[in-house]
Amino acid sequence: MARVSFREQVLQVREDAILASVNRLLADKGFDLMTVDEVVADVGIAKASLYKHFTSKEELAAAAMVRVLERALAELARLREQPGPPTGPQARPVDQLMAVARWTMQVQLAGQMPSLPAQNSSLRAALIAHKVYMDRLMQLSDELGEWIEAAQAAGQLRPDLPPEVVLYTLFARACDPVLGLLKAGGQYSDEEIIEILLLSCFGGLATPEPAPEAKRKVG
Amino acid sequence: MARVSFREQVLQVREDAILASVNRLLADKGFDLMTVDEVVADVGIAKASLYKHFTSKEELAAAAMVRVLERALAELARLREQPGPPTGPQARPVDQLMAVARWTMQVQLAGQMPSLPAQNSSLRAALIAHKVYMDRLMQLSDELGEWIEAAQAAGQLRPDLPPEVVLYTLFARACDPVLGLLKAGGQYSDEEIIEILLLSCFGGLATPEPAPEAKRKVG
DNA sequence: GTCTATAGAAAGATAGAC
DNA sequence: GTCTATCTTTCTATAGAC
Repeated sequence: MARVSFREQVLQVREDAILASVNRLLADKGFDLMTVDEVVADVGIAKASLYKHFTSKEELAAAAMVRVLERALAELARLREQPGPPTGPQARPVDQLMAVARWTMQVQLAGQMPSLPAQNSSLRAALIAHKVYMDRLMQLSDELGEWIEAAQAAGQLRPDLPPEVVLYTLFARACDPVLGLLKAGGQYSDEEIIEILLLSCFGGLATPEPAPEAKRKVG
Repeated sequence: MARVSFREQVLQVREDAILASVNRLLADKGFDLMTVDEVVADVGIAKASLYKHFTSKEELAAAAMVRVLERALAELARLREQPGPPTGPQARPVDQLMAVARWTMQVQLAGQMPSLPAQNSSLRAALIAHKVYMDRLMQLSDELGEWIEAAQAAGQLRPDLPPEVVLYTLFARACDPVLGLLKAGGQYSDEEIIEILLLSCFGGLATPEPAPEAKRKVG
């Protein structure tokens, strides 16, 4: 059993190396432009060997996405245990959501956020049929959904935005092209980019409206 | 001269038909997944004929993008001439920006916003080298930039957001995947989707902070 | 300029030896 | 399981007749 476990461990390490390359290539070029030949050249193995581990290019991308989703779930767990900054006011639910957005942007700026085509493609069908991927995606959505509802119940998110919209927006900001444009501009540090985009995402582009009581609340 | 003009007109019509198909296919599948065979099948011409009009697939996409950019420029001109709604308060610069965002979202929901890969691709280099495309893009950026600066000077946009960021964000919202997700959900009408996303984009996800003097900054 | 037919290249996937 | 070598398909682009 020890020998088998060792062998499995070696395989696991190799698969991790493969997925690391896939992850980086997906972040750099996207699924359609990433070729299996590039992957195997990057890992340093033969193409046939890769196909012993993953049965198709779609499966490869799905595995990379699962890895990212699991990292995101781990980050959520981390944020739950360490809720607030040591100094400053107590962490609110909306701060947790901002921390998640901050993390996704950091991952993207580090070139480690695989970007899948939002459009119709062979990949979409493969992902929807991929049980593990869908499971992790649902779990992440559920956990974020709870935070969103908590934040909304606490009056920290706009009550007129459906929770759905907040969730989708958080996912979308994880692969927002604005990050890449600002980074290409070279005018801001990664930290500045993240703080600017957090402000524009949660605070909005426009100047906040006058105080709520001047707005004559409808509810 | 009349005959030549007529012939040219026929060609123009055909090229317009081609670009309309390209536009729709780009919106539906994106550049990488769109094939020239699909385009010619959709238009009803032979592939070789298409290559008499456009020298490459990249040129085809660039022409479609130019068409969209020119429509956007026309929309800006229209908004300039007809600045405000007949009823209600006077139109402000930020209202113009919101009207532009609304227009781009309408185009996207109508399936007429070609989406190009933000990533590295053969298309990027072709577009950067495409003089007409770059010209229209610069013109649109300049015109929007003026509105952004006017809105910021009037205190209607967050002063701590660089104008650059506002511009990029407007471009990015034109191909925001959130629109497609909400439309796929089927729970909201196109108009509702647009108003919700305008609110989240300009107003932000979070509840507006209390008036600045009541904020008692922590720092 | 439009067509049919095809060249040429790239990429996903596999056969078979070791 | 890993390799080399190859198959098969798909797609961009073009040749050549009309």
